[in-house]
Amino acid sequence: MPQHPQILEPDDLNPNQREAVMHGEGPLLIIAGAGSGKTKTLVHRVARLVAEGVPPDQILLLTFTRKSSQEMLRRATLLLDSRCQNVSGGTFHAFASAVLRRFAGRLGYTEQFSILDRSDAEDVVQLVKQDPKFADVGKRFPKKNTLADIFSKVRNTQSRIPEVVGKSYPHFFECADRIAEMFEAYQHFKRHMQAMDYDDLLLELLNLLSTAPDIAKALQNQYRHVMVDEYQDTNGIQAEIMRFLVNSKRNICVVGDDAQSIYSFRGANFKNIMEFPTLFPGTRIVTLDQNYRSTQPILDLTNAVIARAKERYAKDLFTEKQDGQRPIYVETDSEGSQSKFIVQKILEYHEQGIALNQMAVLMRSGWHSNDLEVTLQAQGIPFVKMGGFKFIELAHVKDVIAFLRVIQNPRDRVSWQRILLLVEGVGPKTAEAIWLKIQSAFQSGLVPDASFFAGKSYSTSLEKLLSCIFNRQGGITPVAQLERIMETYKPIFKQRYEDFHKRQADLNSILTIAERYTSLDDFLTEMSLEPPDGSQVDVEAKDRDEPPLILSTIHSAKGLEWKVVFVISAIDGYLPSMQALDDIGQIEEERRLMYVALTRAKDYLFVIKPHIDWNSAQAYRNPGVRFSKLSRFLVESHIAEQWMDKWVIAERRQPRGRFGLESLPDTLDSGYSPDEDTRKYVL
DNA sequence: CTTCTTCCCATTTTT
DNA sequence: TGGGAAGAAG
Repeated sequence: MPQHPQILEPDDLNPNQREAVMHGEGPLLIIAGAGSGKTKTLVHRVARLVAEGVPPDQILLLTFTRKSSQEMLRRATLLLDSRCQNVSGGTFHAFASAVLRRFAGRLGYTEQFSILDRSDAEDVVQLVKQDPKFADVGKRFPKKNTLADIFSKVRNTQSRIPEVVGKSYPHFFECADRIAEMFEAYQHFKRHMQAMDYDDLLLELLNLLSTAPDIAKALQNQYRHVMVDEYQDTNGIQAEIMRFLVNSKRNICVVGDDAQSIYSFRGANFKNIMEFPTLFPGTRIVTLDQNYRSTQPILDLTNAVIARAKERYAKDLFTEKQDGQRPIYVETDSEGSQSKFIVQKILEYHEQGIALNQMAVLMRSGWHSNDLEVTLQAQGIPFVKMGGFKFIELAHVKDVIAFLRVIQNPRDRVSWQRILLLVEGVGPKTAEAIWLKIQSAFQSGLVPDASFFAGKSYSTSLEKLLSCIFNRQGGITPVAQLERIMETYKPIFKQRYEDFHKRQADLNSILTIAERYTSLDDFLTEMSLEPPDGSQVDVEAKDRDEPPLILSTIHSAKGLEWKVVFVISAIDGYLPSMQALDDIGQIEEERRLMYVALTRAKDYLFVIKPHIDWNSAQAYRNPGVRFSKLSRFLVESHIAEQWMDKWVIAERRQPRGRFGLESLPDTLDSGYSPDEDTRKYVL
């Protein structure tokens, strides 16, 4: 089959990449440094397998986000042909849900089980917490999102409540018993409503594979080659799942970089990657350490940062791009000048012909860009914020989805609750009563009878609502259902949200997205797992004549690269001390996070000592580690002196409004001139 | 019981 | 800032 010489004899790969691509059967571990052509290598490997006659649906490619899997298949298609589009793939969670939908019965679930996203899971926790049984827990008890964190961590790290609470939430240690009871109740509640949260998806898949050898066997036969991207971010459960998927030929290929492991809060452990050869004896290990992304001055800095990591697997990145500007460490005197400095630089690079979407501002957590966003708006610079608020999390979108969810799975208590509370005059108690009626009606196979609520003030609207859900005529495609639901929902929607005009567009987007699906299951699964393209909340979607600037959390920036990168290197300060951070290994993770951020830059890199105005951002008074600690890795460790230039930005005048708003310039010229006011130091 | 009001508290990252 | 808990009013 030599009809694809460029694939079978790739000449634009370096020797290590080629080794990885051409590796035959048996386990393969690729340690791929940042920017080392990891994706290219995987793409070539997929294309080679397909070119050599492996049927695409016998290749399973598990990735971290759906975007990256689509990107890989797209590139493989360009390289070879459209057969590559049929490679099975997606995220672990998407894969898990697909398998579970098929075999849910084996675990005692219906195939229409609901998938709970994070906020649904928190709603369940809230319902559990409000059970009279737990009425006695006082205020000094974790809130729903903390509880959800604990529950998630317990399962992801396969430990017990007291351990997790003691380690991560010591201030709640004395209520560990109640938390444990609540955890049990949470598990039951989900089971009863036929729902799985994100963690259940993985755990139930593992459960299925380990208790149903026939299914495991079938999957092993189905997938002759299994590949996993971003392996450093998998947790123990995912590793175990891998073990069940791999057949006797052990064709498993995993790619990762221990230096970029930044998901320990999700139970990920970069040791997974190093234990891989033990798990699969005879593993071939290939290291990719030539960097094709950044200039040497940037790599010198990133190498120096990661060199301080306590545990790592040595691989210094090198590049042929020797020239370039040294990274710049920027100190500003206020959050306002920080924003103005960034905007100024962005405009300068834009003048030089660099497109906005070739530039990115990366930060530790979403709200760190609040001030910057206001400044960008004022300047009319279009931007999108990645990893920010998701479309699916908008209240009105959740409302509509809730209708579909109860149609799909009538036992979905959380969605029922949401819908019933839409009715004027119905509160939590009435909702519960109605829900019980509906359940018992369902058990006897009847439509809930109206006599129960006849004569109540809310009876008319409730009846409309129920008939919308139960009297389903017309098409059964997601779009057809949605159109019917909209008729009932629209009036409620207009009454409920004052700004319904703005929100209207989102409802239309739901319809547009739904058009791509023929089955309700698929549509809902995708919406809860990873909202498809075009469903991200787009800050400045309209009037865009050019691709927007990117704002992103460091976590969401993984795997991406830009010509110009600004890093706002904050760390949130809610832990008592550096020592405490160190004790739980957090410092190491923060270092890797910094490493991920820095290695996104191709040509120009600015590390900004954060000047985030906590008083304007949020009232926070915990005298713990403050936000500038992360940048101190660079400064105090004498790395900055050696590998960076330092700029100190001072504004001529400092008009400081209460929320910083009045200090915004009308144009960049007003009161701020970097040439005059920027004092440049080289340490 | 629901809805409105007031007070108090906590604040990362994401599938 | 925002959410939740608790109290007050309808």
